[in-house]
Amino acid sequence: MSEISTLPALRKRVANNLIADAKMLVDTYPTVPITIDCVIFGFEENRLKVLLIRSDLKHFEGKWSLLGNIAGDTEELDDAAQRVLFQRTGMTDVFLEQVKTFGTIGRHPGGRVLTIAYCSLLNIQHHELKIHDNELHWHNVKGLGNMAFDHQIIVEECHQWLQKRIQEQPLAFNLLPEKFSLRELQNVYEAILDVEMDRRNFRKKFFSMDFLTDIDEYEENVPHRPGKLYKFNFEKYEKNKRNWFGIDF
Amino acid sequence: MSEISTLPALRKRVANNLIADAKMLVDTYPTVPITIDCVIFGFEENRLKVLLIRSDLKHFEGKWSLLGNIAGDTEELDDAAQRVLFQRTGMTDVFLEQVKTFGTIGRHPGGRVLTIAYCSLLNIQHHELKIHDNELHWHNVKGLGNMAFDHQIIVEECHQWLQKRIQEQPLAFNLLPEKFSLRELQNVYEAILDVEMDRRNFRKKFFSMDFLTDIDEYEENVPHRPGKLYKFNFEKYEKNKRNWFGIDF
DNA sequence: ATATTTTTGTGTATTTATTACACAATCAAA
DNA sequence: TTTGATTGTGTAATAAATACACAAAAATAT
Repeated sequence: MSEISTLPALRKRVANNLIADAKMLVDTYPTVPITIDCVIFGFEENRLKVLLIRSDLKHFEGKWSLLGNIAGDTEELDDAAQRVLFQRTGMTDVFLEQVKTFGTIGRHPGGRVLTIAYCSLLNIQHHELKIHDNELHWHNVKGLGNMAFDHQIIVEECHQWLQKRIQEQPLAFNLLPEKFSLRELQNVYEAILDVEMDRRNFRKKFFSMDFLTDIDEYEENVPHRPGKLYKFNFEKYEKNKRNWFGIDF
Repeated sequence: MSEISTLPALRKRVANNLIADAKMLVDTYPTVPITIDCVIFGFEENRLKVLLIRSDLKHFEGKWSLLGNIAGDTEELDDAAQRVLFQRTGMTDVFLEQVKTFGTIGRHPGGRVLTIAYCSLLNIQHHELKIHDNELHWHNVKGLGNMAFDHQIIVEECHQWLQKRIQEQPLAFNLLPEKFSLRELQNVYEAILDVEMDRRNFRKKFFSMDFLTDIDEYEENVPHRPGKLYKFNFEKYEKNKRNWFGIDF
């Protein structure tokens, strides 16, 4: 507390009471190790999935862990996230968004470590895993439990973040193949939001939004009447997207 | 990159290929100074305001800065935010929320420094500033420009965060006195969202939400017909709040 | 006192969005 | 050819959003 505001360098000021040497000031700052954890969501078999590896640490032996690694001290955070994801999976060109920083004392058995959670959604079919170290693979988000570190909390918060995001932005399409049926789209929403929806109203809603392109193809190899396939028309979405606005709570 | 994945401690594993000594591992991690920046929004004279101080650094002489300070390396992040706010303003019991971590290389003239932005909204009348160091005072959010560090970007992102939040949660009431008129409430929304709204529809909306208590008092000292005053009924809100749900983009 | 100014408070008609709900058509598999 | 599973479609009822105008209350100026 008061120690923090009375560090020597903070008192060493020039005549007009300003600190002249910013480097010297920063040298007096305590420092903390920073890691990145990637929370990569996917969708398969009508379930929301997340990519996990086995923890490297004896302390968490057998427990599952997010795709994490240290952030370089001369590396942009967003770049670090891309690198960590690449190191763990071999994937490139994945859109990652920062969600939150977790820093609870005691979250890491090796001492104080902050971790910055980055989140992404991707199509499991479109991104083959090129690395399989640490038993990297997809897990159902439902029913995870007892993960390494505070990773269970991180996954939960990222899932909540995703639930909000998917209602405000057309992210669901990232989880689907290029061509998808409306049932598949609905399954994404139902899986992520953990609700059931009326099929007719769901269709009405999306058709009225008017950015699905009917490509006049049908599902194949389904044991029932095949559904029509659609593509997400990004241009049409961009053109017509409305600045959402509505007080609602 | 590869240096990061080949640090000695990462290779020093026990027989089953797990890392036994977590502390030793973490000791090999690069570390970074962490600061907290508090973005405190208020509302006065129908304008959205933010609390700023003059930067301490010669490098930013004359520029305005957020309420920031270092985060202790053995301190919870949320506690650090409370402490920084207290050190800068004397305020306690303020609800702060983490918004985002900013870490661009070069954002601090003293070297790599990460900062975690925390945000709060408060009623300017209810929190007298007990400290006035560094010319602490309220500034209009509109028309800030050319602040110290990357603080202009941080304020902008927090403002966007606020614009979303205020439409989903009853945060506007934090900015108002306990008793307020509907016009004041509308002013909060108009100022934060930077839009104009129809008075009749705005009232209808809030009355239908049904958590404003009519306290049968009226504005005083206004040069026109005084408006009725209301209180926000927190209990009623909690009881009736609906889990907002609606795909909309 | 009276008129003027400013702002409050209210209602209705129109449009748009949400919800609830049922049945015929298609394909695969038996 | 029958069965099972799933697709595709429409309408009526309700709820929410929008657009819009005028009288009443208080303060101020004359």
